[in-house]
This record gives sequence, C-alpha cells and structure tokens, in this order.
Amino acid sequence: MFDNFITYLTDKIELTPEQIIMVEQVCRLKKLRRKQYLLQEGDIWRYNAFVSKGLVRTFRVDEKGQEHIFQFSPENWWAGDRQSYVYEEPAKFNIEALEDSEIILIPKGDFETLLEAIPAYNTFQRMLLERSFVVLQNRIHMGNSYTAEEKYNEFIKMYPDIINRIPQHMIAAYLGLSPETLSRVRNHSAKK
Amino acid sequence: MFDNFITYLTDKIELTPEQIIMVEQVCRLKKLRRKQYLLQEGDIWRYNAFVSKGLVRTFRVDEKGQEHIFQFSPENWWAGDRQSYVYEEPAKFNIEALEDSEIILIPKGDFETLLEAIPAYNTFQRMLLERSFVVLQNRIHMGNSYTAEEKYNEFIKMYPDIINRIPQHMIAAYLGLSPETLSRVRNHSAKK
DNA sequence: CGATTCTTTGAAAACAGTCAATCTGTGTGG
DNA sequence: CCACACAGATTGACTGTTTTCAAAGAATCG
Repeated sequence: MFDNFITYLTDKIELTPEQIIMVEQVCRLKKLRRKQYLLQEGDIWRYNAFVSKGLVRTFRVDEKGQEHIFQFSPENWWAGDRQSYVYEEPAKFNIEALEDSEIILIPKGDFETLLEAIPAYNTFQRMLLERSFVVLQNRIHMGNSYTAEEKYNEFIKMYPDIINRIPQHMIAAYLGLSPETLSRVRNHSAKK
Repeated sequence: MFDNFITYLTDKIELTPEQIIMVEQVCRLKKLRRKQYLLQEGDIWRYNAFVSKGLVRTFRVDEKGQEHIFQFSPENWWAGDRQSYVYEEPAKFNIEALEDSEIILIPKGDFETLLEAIPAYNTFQRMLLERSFVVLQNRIHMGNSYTAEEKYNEFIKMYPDIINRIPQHMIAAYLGLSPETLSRVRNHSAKK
C-alpha cells in the first residue's frame, strides 16, 4: 500500500525493519480523482504529502483572478503549502489533481516525531529543503533575466518527462506567461 | 569580538556557557571595506557568513553582462551562495560589501559539527531555511504577477530600514527592473 | 456526438527596456 | 576653496516584447 513511498525512502536512506514499520504507521493513503482538491485556499495545511501516483499542481489565484502555478508534483515528489504548514496560517495555495492520483499523507506532528527518531531522515529532509531552495533561487533568476522563449526552453529541459502530461496553458501559468505568448513562442521556435 | 552574533543566537535559542564557548571557537572575524568582495564567482563557498556590521549584496552577472541582485544582507543577516555550499561547485554569485562591514565566518565542517552538538540550533537552522524558502516563493509570485510599481511598493514595505542605504539602481537590479523604469515608477507614484 | 476545454491566430494596446542626453550630488585633487 | 571628474538619477523619444481582446479552429472528455 505504501510500497512506492518505502522504496523511495530506502533508496535515499538506510532504515531498519522497525523504522520502516514506524514510517508505515504514520502514513495515510488518500486517493484523488482528476480535478479533485487536496488543499483549498483558506484551509490550514498540516501534512507532508508524497505523491505516489498521478500528478498534482500547487497554484495560487491573484487579485486579478489569474492563476499562478507554483509547482507540479508527479510521482515521487512532494506537495504542500510550506507557508501554511510552518506558520499554521490559512493557505494561499490550492492543490489540485491533474490526473487520478494517490497521495500519502503524514500529519505534521507524526512527521516531526519521525525526524527526531530517525536522524538520517532529518538530514535527508534538510538536504531536500536546501535543494528546493536552490531551485527557487534559479527560478527567480530565470524570471528576471530570461525572455519568454528562454523560459520555455528551460522548462522543457528541466522537466522533459512531464510536459506531455500538462496542458500548455498551465505551463504558461507556471512560467508567468500568457497562454497566447507561450503558443506563439512554440510555433515561432519551430519555424527557425 | 563576536558579541553581536552571540547576542543574536542566544536571543533565538538557549545556550549553556560551554556551548557559547563552542560557538565562539569556530567563529572567524573578517573585515571588509566598501566594494571589497567576500566571494567571487567561480570560487567555492565553504562558509556560513553572518553580517555583524555593515551591508553586503549577493549578486549574479548574466550572459548579457547584466547584474541581478539576489539578496541584501544588513547586520544580523546571513549571506552566502547556497548552491555552491551544498553542491561544492563553483559559485555563480558574487558577494560584495556595500559598506565597510564585519563578517563572522564559520567554516562548513565546523558548522555541521555545531548543529549536531546543539540540537536546538539544528532546529532553529531548519526553521530559518524554511522561512527563507517562503520568502523566495513569494518573490517568484511577485515577479510573475506584479507590475513594476507594485514590485517597488512591496520592496519598500518589506525592507523600509535599508532602502536609504542602497543606491536606487541596485534596488532595480534586485527587483528585475531597469534603473530608468524604477526612477519613473518613483516619480510617477509621487504625482498621484 | 455534443459540449467543454484548449490552442492558435490576428490586431491593437500597454508596459517595460534601450539609447542618449542632461542633471544632480559627492568627493578628490590641484 | 574651487574646479573637475565620476557615479548615480532623471527625462525624452523610440523600440520591442508581452498582454489583452476577440474569434476561430482543434482536441478531448463524458
């Protein structure tokens, strides 16, 4: 039931059989159908969510009603609203399934217990956060210095495996472009 | 000598006298004069750097030769290149003093030892990283959905205390605007 | 198949960037 | 103490990229 997740974990860190049981005991499986929400803006996010199957998007709606996608999470990625999680305040993000998905939820309290009980996991978790930090940093740089075309090229270079599972206008919403601009960029690039 | 830093730390977490000594023993003081560099692109960054006095900027130069400022670090903030630090690869960033500054350097290895020896510090460090993550997240959103004017207003709201210590064209380089655009935004806003 | 959703295309408008010149203030050296 | 040089800020005119609005076409889901 949690095999995907356990495989993912034991791939990264060594776990004793007892520790594996410990992990399994705090896992909860949640199935989502396409278009179903895992988190709605305004609710407080109190989980760590591992996508074991499917694809999920984390997005935000701005004052003008426009959607901005923060992250796509396919299998073996995490999803969540860190701001809501850390500060325990209402989420600004929504999380929605783009495909029928299976999510493993670990409640915040249990997760913290895990980290304390398994030092290697604590270290791994910190590394994960540091890497995510670097990714965000590069996205800021990209946003400030790349043209629309460069942004798109960077995206297909970074995420070649998921582009065909995501509607184009959502890639635009991720890159901070209008759908029309992205469409033009794609066709124009092809011409050259 | 390291008083500022020790005050900062004991303000956040409880430390025994022995632990304080432990911390002090791994600290190194580095004085920088205005325009001096703490890190140059291409070098590997192996420290944790706490600004105990002065002001420092972390920036990157893109292919077109344009500067993009990632962060300003005044007193009681940290500076560094996390990508270089984590992956031990050549830095893409430069760090330069904007004022005569005093920096406390803790070598990577020593810092990790500290975190292991002082669990409370480990937790605090993780919280710091999580908060930084949230800040970056919001900056991405800002970059994708704010106009030039909104970006500037957000900046003065977030960092009212340092705006008068930073030349305007550097604020522009931080926000991803041209200096001319920022100048116009400021005057135009005043008119209304 | 029917309806919705997604993509493409065109034309016009808005926004920010570039280039160039001028203006301002500051600090340095004669 | 003045004059000059230099870095930074402002302004204007122009350009270019991206957005917006609108409509039509294509694809997909139920």
